[in-house]
Amino acid sequence: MEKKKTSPNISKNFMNHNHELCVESSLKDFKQHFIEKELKLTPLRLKVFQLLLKDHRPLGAYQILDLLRKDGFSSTPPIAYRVLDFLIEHGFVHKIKKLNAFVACSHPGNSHSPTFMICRKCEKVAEINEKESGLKFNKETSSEFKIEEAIIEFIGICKNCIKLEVI
Amino acid sequence: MEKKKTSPNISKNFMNHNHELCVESSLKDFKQHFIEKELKLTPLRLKVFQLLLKDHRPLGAYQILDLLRKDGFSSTPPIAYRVLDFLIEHGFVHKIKKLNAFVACSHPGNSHSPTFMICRKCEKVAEINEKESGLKFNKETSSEFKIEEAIIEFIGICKNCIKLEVI
DNA sequence: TAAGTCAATGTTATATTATAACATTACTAC
DNA sequence: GTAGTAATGTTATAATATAACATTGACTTA
Repeated sequence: MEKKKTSPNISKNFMNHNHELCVESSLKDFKQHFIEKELKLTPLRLKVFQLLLKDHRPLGAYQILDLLRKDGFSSTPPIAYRVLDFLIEHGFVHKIKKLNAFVACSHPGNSHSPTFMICRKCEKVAEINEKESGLKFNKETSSEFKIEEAIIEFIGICKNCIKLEVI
Repeated sequence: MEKKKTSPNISKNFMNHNHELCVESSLKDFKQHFIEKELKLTPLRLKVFQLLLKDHRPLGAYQILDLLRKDGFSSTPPIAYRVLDFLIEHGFVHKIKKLNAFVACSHPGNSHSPTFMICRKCEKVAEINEKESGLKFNKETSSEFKIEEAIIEFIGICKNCIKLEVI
């Protein structure tokens, strides 16, 4: 079977895909980064990341706490927020401001300023990196303000949900 | 005196400027839009907008409530949130997600998807519109996802604060 | 191996941001 | 003047997040 290198698969998260493979690959990456960066991969950190890999839908901190509780973990707010802070700090997770919720990062390891597309219908989220988004701002802006961090979130409707609406 | 039409004055909010004139002009615009759209300009709505015009710094809802209290207005949370919702709905105010805070709109009346620049040093905020920002995302992205709303916030350091740092 | 250290997790309490639900007021239209 | 309605007032509580301190457990090192 030939491996196709098509244009960046921006909307994979919204469409049917082999999600088992998707999770497996993300998890492998995740673990590899812990090794490379000499971070401590604890059961709690792994668990939270796995929860966030479930289905490309962001989870709120208190949703995560509920899920942790079900799995026998301690589940007071600081537990979730601390692990999330850690995972965010090391680029494994992002916070979606629009939703006050958290998603697993799709491009871990790369320092990047992610752009999100958030489907208001299926509530899934896709992350695209700077190259994929094609986002550019003009020189003038740059000379006026030194940008250190960017929050870019597009809310709308995904390819799959558009398709379903038309039917 | 000649009126110069220079390139968009993106960073005015960050620099010294005639702020009295700035406020006066915003306020005039504000009132004009109420007339044109046949909205009811109540003391509370006017007051909240004036508070937000103070100095290009966003205010949190509870800060606004404190200020309202000092001015003899009622000041329980729904008071602020309702007025803010109204002002946002009609394009007079925006919420800065990064700060959970609110700013007066610089381009009222135009339906637009604003981009914000937030200085982490002086905490002032400037709003730039789509044209000024030069933000573009590529065709492919557009075909994959129908964007209805965008949240774009740049955090960094403004021209004025850079200048002060260097000294 | 006992004592010290430190990162991670556990716990209690509370801060911050936001909304639901219902009551009152005050203006408009008839 | 009263019915209808938009705006404001009030009480209570939901949802999100952090501060501060306690405990655990793995690792070090003497």
